[in-house]
Amino acid sequence: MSESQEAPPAICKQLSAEEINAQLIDQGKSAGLENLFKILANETRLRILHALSISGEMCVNDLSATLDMKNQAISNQLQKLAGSKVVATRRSGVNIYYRIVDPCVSILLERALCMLESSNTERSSESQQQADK
Amino acid sequence: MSESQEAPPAICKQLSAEEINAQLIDQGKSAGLENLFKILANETRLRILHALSISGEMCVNDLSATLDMKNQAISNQLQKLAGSKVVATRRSGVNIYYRIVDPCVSILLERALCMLESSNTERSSESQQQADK
DNA sequence: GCCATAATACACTATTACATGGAATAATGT
DNA sequence: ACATTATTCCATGTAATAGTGTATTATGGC
Repeated sequence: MSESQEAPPAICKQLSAEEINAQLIDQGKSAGLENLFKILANETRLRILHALSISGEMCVNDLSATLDMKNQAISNQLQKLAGSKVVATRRSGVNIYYRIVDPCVSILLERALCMLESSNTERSSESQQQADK
Repeated sequence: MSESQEAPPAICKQLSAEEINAQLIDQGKSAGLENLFKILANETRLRILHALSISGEMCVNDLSATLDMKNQAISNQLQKLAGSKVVATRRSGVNIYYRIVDPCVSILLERALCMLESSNTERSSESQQQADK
């Protein structure tokens, strides 16, 4: 490791292992985060959530027609979403209407979409701006 | 389960299928979102990103020691993160230092963590507050 | 050039996830 | 009660994923 004159990035903080370890995300939180993102990491569920956020509530049949998929496929994902308390249900006769429970989900989706757009508009100038902190 | 007097949720918007279809997320965006969330939906990658956001930059060896995992496992996930342009590299001698490129990633992580915390503090009073929009 | 270390590439395995088809359950109308 | 429709349950095949072990590449010290 010689040292050399490569310009070190301005972002380098050089913390000790102990300092880093002390701040490390704990198992519970990282597992929770993984679970949350897993729920969102599926095109079918994303489209379901997006449709629900637009229409307010929809039943399985509506969704399968709208997204052009089988009823079972939609139901599968709705079960998963309901299991994670992302959506809730209301029964009306033979129909079961699903709706988004936590508005934060919609917000997170919008923010992620926004991030995607900006990364497309990606300027290659690598100005190393601090995030914030 | 007699039909009837269940109070319908106030969130019902009742849009027609055409109206919904017109606003539906397009394939490209939903696929992009899925990809972004897939990247985040892994405990190892989350811990890597968190460690990087704390320390600024780390090499594979640092990370494998900090997270107590094999070098290959860390490298695997770093390749995936680099492939998605989430992290970038800098070589210094034999070491290759990784850093987070887009500060929005850290922000998204924080926001998701915040959401998790609030859903733990979950008040069961189901006040249906509109997200926004 | 030779060796040690850091990082990666490759092949392999175990696990998970998703859509599908068919059957079962629930609610409604006749 | 029976048929019909909406939804869910279950078993299956397929694909993707993550970690491991081994081999390979790259850099620097000797």
